This record gives sequence, structure tokens and C-alpha cells, in this order.
Amino acid sequence: MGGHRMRDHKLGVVTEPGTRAERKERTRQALIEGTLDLLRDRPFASVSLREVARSAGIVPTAFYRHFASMEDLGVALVEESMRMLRQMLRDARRNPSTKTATESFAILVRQVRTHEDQFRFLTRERYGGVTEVRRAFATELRLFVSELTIDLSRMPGLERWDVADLEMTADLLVSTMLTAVVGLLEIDRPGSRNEKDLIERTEKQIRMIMLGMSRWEPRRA
Amino acid sequence: MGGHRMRDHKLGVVTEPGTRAERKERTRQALIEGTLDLLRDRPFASVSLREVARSAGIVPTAFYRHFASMEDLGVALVEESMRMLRQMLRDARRNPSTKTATESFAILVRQVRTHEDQFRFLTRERYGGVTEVRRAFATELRLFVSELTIDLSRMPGLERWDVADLEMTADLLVSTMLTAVVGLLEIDRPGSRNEKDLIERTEKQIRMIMLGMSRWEPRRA
DNA sequence: CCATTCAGTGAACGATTGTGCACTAACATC
DNA sequence: GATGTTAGTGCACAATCGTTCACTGAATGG
Repeated sequence: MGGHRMRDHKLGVVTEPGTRAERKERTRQALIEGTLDLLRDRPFASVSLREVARSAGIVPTAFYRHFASMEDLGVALVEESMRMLRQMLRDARRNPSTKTATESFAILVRQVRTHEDQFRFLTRERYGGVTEVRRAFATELRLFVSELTIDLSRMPGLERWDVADLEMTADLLVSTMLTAVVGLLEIDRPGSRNEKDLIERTEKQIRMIMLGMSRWEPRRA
Repeated sequence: MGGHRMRDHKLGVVTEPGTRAERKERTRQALIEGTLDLLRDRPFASVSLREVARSAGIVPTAFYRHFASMEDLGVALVEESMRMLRQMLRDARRNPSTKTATESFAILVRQVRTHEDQFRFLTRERYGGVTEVRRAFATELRLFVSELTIDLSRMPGLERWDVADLEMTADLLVSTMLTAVVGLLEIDRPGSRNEKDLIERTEKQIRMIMLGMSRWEPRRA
């Protein structure tokens, strides 16, 4: 009774379809998604390798065929979630209808609701996570901010701004939106009054920052 | 060889001084501080009851004389850290020299450096923590924001602002400062160039928000 | 002085953990 | 069609975990 997965009622070993590489990739995904599911209501550090393996329907030792350790899995989760985030950013940039920061925020909100698992993981492990995971996220986030910095530098009225000032502003906008994301994830019911309040509040905050920008005295005039 | 702590070289049992209640309180503190020390570079969820007991120099079962569970310990840590935070806020308010938000931030930075352990715990467990711990922190933080809201309402030029707008602004300021605190804790060397950059950047961000405030059109004029 | 309280001990338990090892059988390659 | 490759299995092991239980002896208080 070796093999990997069989559903033999009398006789007849049912193996999943696809090439070997495909099937490997599929259980890899099962591991990742199973983990994200386990993370719904508890920290990554409290999840064991055996639990993860169980959630993917494989034996504990088979875990090592995909990841060297739980830390390694954590890093993969960061990469996976960040790929999604970057894709979102790329789409938003390609689409010219997304001009104002408030509109970007609207896109973000929608994205959060369709990828709650990933966002939850990112925001939770950002600070509290295992060292390796935290570092991976910090790196990705810095990339994120620097991209927004470039975007800002192209905005009318900001061409002559100092780079440091642009970065500072990008940082402020990102951290404000990130705070909002965290708040969104804490709200269970997606259509609730609380959600509406939070969104409106954040939009106001963004507008207030933009208002500040319009009066800002760039360092190197 | 029962008892609780003896250093008998030949004969001579050395018991620590103080009344019984005092000694109990002392090991309670040892548990709390030991835990904070363990949390220096890993999440709360990864710390075991036995480790905590070990760090305080007691046997695992004696842990239950002080806390019902690890969750209970977590809540105690929140309370302990929050007491410190509230005290800080009270001092800052009492002292009239603390007028601007930038000055408040300076006080915050100093406080972070003298209570790194507590701040690290708070910021890390805020999102990633065990449910009970997270709830306790959320409650305290809401109190914090509402106090700042009252402070803001007394500032010249803001008397006629809508309550929601005041709250929104308080929220923005708090989350910005909190983000800065997290950044500070990620910097190992307290006097470094990075630290200076971070502080300056945050000060600018605060100024930018204030600039926005000065142009804000209050909802109910 | 004697009875009580109780912080801390130490052995023991059943569960769960991460990981090493030898294995199997379906796949890929020649 | 023979020959590797390799994803997944199953057993085993030593650690660690949380928690129970009966205990001890110094501090407490009548």
C-alpha cells in the first residue's frame, strides 16, 4: 500500500492526472493554501509542520520534498502574496483611469476582499512573524514604496521635489493604506456599517495628506 | 530537598528576603520580564509555558500559581505594557511644555528606547498575537485615540471641527507614530544614522499632516 | 506553639512535535 | 523495455509539550 494516493474500493488505483511536475506543483499549492487556511485565526508561529502536511493530505516527511523548513514555507508565502500585490499595482498603473490616490485605495479595498487570506498573512506576520519571514516582507515593502515614489515624482506639481521628500510622502501614504487594510481584515462582515466608516475615514486621511502635499515646501527649491 | 531555593554549601539554607506576598510578586515579575526577554526575537505564540518557567527559575507547575495559562500571561503583559504607555501619556499631558505633535513624538521616541521590551511586545502582538491578547490591545488603543481626539478638540483653530473629523485626524496621527515606533524597534543601534533618518522622516510626515489640517474644510462649518 | 496556608518541587502521563531512514511505485528518459 | 528519478509512505526515535498529582517546608496567624 505504498504509492501516493489511491482510492481502491476493490481494485483500481486512481492516480491524479497530469505530468509529475504538475502534480508536484499541485501539492505545493495545497500546502500553501492549506497553511493560509490554518492561519485564518492564529499566528504562523503556532502552526506546526505536521499540521500543514495534514492540511495538504500528505505525510509529514513528504513536506520536505517541497520546503526545507517552516521558515522556508513562510518565505514562500510572502513571495506568493507579494506577487499578487505587485500584480495589482501593475494593473493599477497600466490602467490610466486610476489617477488619484483615493481611486487607488478603492482598488486596494476590492483586492483585499478577494484575497483576504494573503492579506491577512502579510499584515499579521509583518511585525510578529518569524525573523526570516519578517525580513522577506520588509524587503518587498521597500520595493513597493520606491515604486510609488517614482509614480509620485511624475505627478504634476511634484516634479521639483527632493527625493527624500517624495519617499517620505510615499511612505506615509503606504503606511496609511496598510493600516486601513489591517482594519478591513478585522471586520468580519464585508458589507457592514463599520466597513463603510473605515473606508470613508481612510479616504479622508488620504485627502488630508494630499492637502498637506499641496502646501509642502520642497527642500531643494 | 524540597523548599524553594537553597544554596547549601555545607548547611545553611538561604531564603530570599521579604514577606511571602512580596516574594510571590517578585517571581511574578520574573515571569513577566523573563517572557519579555524571550520575546526579543520571536513571537509570543512560539514561547512555551516551560520556557517561561525556566526563564524565571521555577518549575513548570509553579507557573500556575501565577497565571492560569499562557493566554492569561499574555493579557497580563498587555496590561503591564499599557500601564506604562498610559503613564507616559499622562505625564506628557501634565507637562505644558508638550505643545506640538512633533514634541510629543520626541517624548515617544525617548520612551520607546527606555522600554523597548514592552513596546516590542505591543507592536508585534498587535496583529499577529493570540486572539485574547489582540482584543486587549485593540481596546486600549481605542481609548488612546479618543483621548487624543479630546486633546485635538482643544487646539486653536480646531474648535469648530466635526467630531468624526477630529477622530479621523487623531487616528492618522496615532497610526503614523505607531508605524514609526515599529521602525525604531527594528533598528538595533540606538544612535545610528538610520534612526536619525527615521525620526526626521516621521517628523516631516507629522508636519505634512498638520499642514493638511490647517487647510481642512470641517464638515459642519 | 500549633494549625493553616501556599509558592515551589519532582515524578509521571499521554500527546505532539521535527526529523532520519529505508521503502515503494508511478513517472521520465534513453 | 530497461534504468534511473523522485513524490509520497510508514516506522521509529528522542524532545518537548501542557497538565495531574502528591509532596514539602517556610511564612502566616490565631
